[in-house]
Amino acid sequence: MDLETVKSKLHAMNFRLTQERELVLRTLMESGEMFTAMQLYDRVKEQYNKVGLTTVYRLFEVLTKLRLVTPFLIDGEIYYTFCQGGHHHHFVCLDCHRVKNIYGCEMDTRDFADLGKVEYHRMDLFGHCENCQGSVQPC
Amino acid sequence: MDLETVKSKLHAMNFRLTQERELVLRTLMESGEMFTAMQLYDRVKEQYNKVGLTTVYRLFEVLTKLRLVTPFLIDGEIYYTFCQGGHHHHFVCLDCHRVKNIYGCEMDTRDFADLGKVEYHRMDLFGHCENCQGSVQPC
DNA sequence: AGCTTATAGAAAATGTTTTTCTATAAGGCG
DNA sequence: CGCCTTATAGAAAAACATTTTCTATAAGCT
Repeated sequence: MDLETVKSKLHAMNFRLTQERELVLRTLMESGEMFTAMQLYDRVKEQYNKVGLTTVYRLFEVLTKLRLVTPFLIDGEIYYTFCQGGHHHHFVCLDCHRVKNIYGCEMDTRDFADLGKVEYHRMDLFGHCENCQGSVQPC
Repeated sequence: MDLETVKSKLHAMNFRLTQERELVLRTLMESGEMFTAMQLYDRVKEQYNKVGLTTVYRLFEVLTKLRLVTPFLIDGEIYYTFCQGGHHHHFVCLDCHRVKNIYGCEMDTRDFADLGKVEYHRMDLFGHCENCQGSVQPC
């Protein structure tokens, strides 16, 4: 998904794509990584030396509403990764925190109708990506 | 899993099963629900009027180390549910926060070897359980 | 029973997230 | 293009969640 698509989704909900949000969004989308609010703030800061922490928190809030971001809980910390459209699962590298999307979910939630009415599901794999395997220093 | 089994697992790691921990653990295990630290503290308090919040936090910490508890991130809040032994997936009721375990995972992580080395995975279904469907007031 | 040491719990400290407030700029409209 | 309305930025404060500290207690081994 490109920035323009995100922009139109924001506009559709009466949110604005400010210069600050664009910088943060770019950093998030281009990285392929997941970040805590503080980590993304630091990353943007070192690249552009702009944008406040509050702005990052508020962008996560907005993107969560639009389901453009997926949260992960790892070691008690909340990470967010940019969420390409369409249902998919995730492979998360525990070293570099890069996220790969896995498409082609074959699950039929009707198989679980005896448990209740399934609204949604998620599946996440955790491990070490090709780049990080065997390397002393994760990429 | 019963309390005695948990007790022995605690002892094996040189942790003690105090009266306070036993009350909290009982409440957690018997409920089948997931709780935030504060919620479990409140529940134990109203039942027994004992046990401090710090104790609940510390018990979650210990149980997490022993992998006897699984954390969930829902609406920015961290919930914990007691974790029966053995690999399984979850069905979480978004209304009453009861958790049902789903055994019989057929996934072969080798199918994803091209993504990296998979250490573990989890799958969670979210929806409305039989009891909560259609009821005005969730059970 | 006595001894060692993990734990309880209150209080303080820490860290994270949200709110408040004012200036600014996004973007719609004429 | 310039004006107008209103969402947003960001600093500071507040609120909230979690961890640490410290001392008394009790778990559980010998």
